[in-house]
Amino acid sequence: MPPPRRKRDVVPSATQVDLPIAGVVSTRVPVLLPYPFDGPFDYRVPVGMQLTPGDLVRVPLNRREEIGVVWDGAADGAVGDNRLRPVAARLDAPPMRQDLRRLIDWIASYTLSFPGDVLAMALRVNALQPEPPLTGWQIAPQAPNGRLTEARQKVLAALADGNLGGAALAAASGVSSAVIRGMADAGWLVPVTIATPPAFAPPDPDHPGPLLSPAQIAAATQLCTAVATGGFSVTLLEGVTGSGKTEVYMEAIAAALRLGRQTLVLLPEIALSAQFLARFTARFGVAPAVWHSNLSPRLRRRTWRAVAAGAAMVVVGARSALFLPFPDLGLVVVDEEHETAFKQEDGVVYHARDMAIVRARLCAAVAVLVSATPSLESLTNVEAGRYAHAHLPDRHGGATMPGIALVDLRSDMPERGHFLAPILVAEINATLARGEQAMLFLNRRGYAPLTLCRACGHRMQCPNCTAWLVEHRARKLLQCHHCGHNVPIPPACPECGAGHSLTPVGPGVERITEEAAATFPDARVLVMASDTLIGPDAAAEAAARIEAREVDLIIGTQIVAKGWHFPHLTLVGVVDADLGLGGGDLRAAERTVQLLHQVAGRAGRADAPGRVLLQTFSPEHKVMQALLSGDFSRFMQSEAAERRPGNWPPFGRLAALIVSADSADAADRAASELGRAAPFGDGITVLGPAPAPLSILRGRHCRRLLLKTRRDIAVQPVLRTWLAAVPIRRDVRVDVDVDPVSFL
DNA sequence: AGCACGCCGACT
DNA sequence: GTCGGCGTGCTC
Repeated sequence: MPPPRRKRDVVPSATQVDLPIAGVVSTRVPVLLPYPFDGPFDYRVPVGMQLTPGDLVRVPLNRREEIGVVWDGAADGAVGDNRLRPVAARLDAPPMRQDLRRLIDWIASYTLSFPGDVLAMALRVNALQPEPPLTGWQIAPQAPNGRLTEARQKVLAALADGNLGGAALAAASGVSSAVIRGMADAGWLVPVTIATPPAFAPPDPDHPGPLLSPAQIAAATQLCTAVATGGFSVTLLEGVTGSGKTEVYMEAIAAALRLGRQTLVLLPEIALSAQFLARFTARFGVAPAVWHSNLSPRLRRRTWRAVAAGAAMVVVGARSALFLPFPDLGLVVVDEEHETAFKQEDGVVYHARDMAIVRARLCAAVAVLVSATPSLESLTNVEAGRYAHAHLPDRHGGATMPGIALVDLRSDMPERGHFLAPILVAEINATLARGEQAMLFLNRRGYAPLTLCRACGHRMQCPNCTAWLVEHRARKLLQCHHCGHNVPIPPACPECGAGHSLTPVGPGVERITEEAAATFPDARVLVMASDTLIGPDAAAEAAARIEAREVDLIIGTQIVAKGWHFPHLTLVGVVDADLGLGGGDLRAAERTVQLLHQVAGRAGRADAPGRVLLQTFSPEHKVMQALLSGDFSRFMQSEAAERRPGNWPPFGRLAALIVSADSADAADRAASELGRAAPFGDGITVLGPAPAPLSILRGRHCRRLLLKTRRDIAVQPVLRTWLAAVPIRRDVRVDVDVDPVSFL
């Protein structure tokens, strides 16, 4: 994380709103609106209205009314009194607190986004108007004429104990909403207003939780002391998979609860929340509040309000939870802190882990970063003394880390047209014979990543992107994984017309599943991929089936790596351990180690020891050697040694300019103009312009420039000067990505 | 982002 | 002759 720099760099000074000067009738206030304007707009405060920064207001904008927030600083006076329009109303909603306002300004400034675009993320909640009453159904006092079908009887039975809302009633009685609507129309049911459900129950810090090992207690004590001491601090909680990190930071949450302060737990994706919820409930007796983008509008509103009122003490959420209106945030936990999913890539481009630390600093809260394989960024911050370090050396409950072995695909070749080496096949057979579970990991969806014509060599390519089309055999189509473009699998080569000449090249999980079905005919196989598990519950359901031993062989992509607890899984086979290493990405090696370590960690968590086989063409590669030895700190030291001399992150700063246009020519022209105006000086380097790895993406031609600076030089002022000096035509877009993690 | 204004093609 | 395409510009 780029350390929070002196806030003078970026945060506008917070001065009082202009006070009415004697003789001046109107007062103006700056109001930030959730739109991409350069800054807040000035409005006139009507006589008798009291406004302070943070107040939510309705203001006229053009010919409509919008909701905005009274902002800090003096009104800028850029617009004359004659053009000033009055604030329409102050909303009856909790005002936005100063720390959140400063976070918004900080993120806007850091990422070179419009503050209004950042504000939009905090206001994208329909919670600003009072909650409309919840309506439900109750049995009509007089039964009407008409048939009482079985479905209708079930509805009446569900309502016998009281009234219920529409969706809850449908769920409780197991009928569709059409039945309920029909009963209402026929006069069986009458609408009623239901009392608002009770607020979020407070978690009990003294609820008896699981017993902790001495190492866990030591780490927990360290975190609790930080929470009890108060003030901003960051601690990296590091421990191998299965070492019980979650239980440790639960104690920090307990400490915050005892102080009456709120906690935010950030997870890289919602799919992980199911098992977090179970463990949280085991520790505190109740579930925490949950926040993600798929919440129903009503729950969203209730949760937002409960957070603002201080009634929801603990919130677990995805990136967007960073913008919730906590009145007293005491602790921020970022679990799986190394995950790149924390980086938001569209709209405002920000890294939720880094911004969580900024928010913690602004709230004088404690931040805890949690990982089995911390990012080099966080490790470097520990080394430099900016972060404290808590370490859990062993797996909890005596379980040992799985034994890892490499399968050299150059010597131990799979059969022709197959992808599993004989050794791996034998190990899977032995595992299944013992009645244990095995897993095959391949981080690639579909059947085959490339379709090639054997007659003419033609490769099936996406018309909108510089990418091959991936075959999805079950759905009988070829699909681009970048833009979603898809076509039915053609019967003949579209180039030369040869029939039956198109051949799949390379494996995806679908193809591995086919091979597994042929190789292990008696195994019950389950595929876990983002396109086979739709919705947040599907993954948890699959995990439950695995835990219940309804499955022998799990085949999956990235999704299987995520913190699942599979007690009967003892063998993991990585089909292509080299997969993430191509492409010249700064962090390719680091990411591959993190991902494969996490996958390996799925094996052997209970009493049975686990075993992991990595299929690779380069067993001597430092990534394979690191996984083999389990010595990550040495691996990370070698990563550091590679990045330090060139001032590569985290030893220097990086920002990408992504130039895109409908025509290659326009993109090239703008990119080379930016290149000619590139900043220079001691500690400043510009690389490029170069075509982006996906030089055509979604039909747009992309070029990249990379600004690299020494760590003591902030990239933002350099970028601002640079961009201001180059006029950009309207048909060209220039996007800024500060601290890029993706190099596409 | 909305939402207008504005200037060129196919329809009652 | 109008309806309407979305290019361009503005919003305190």
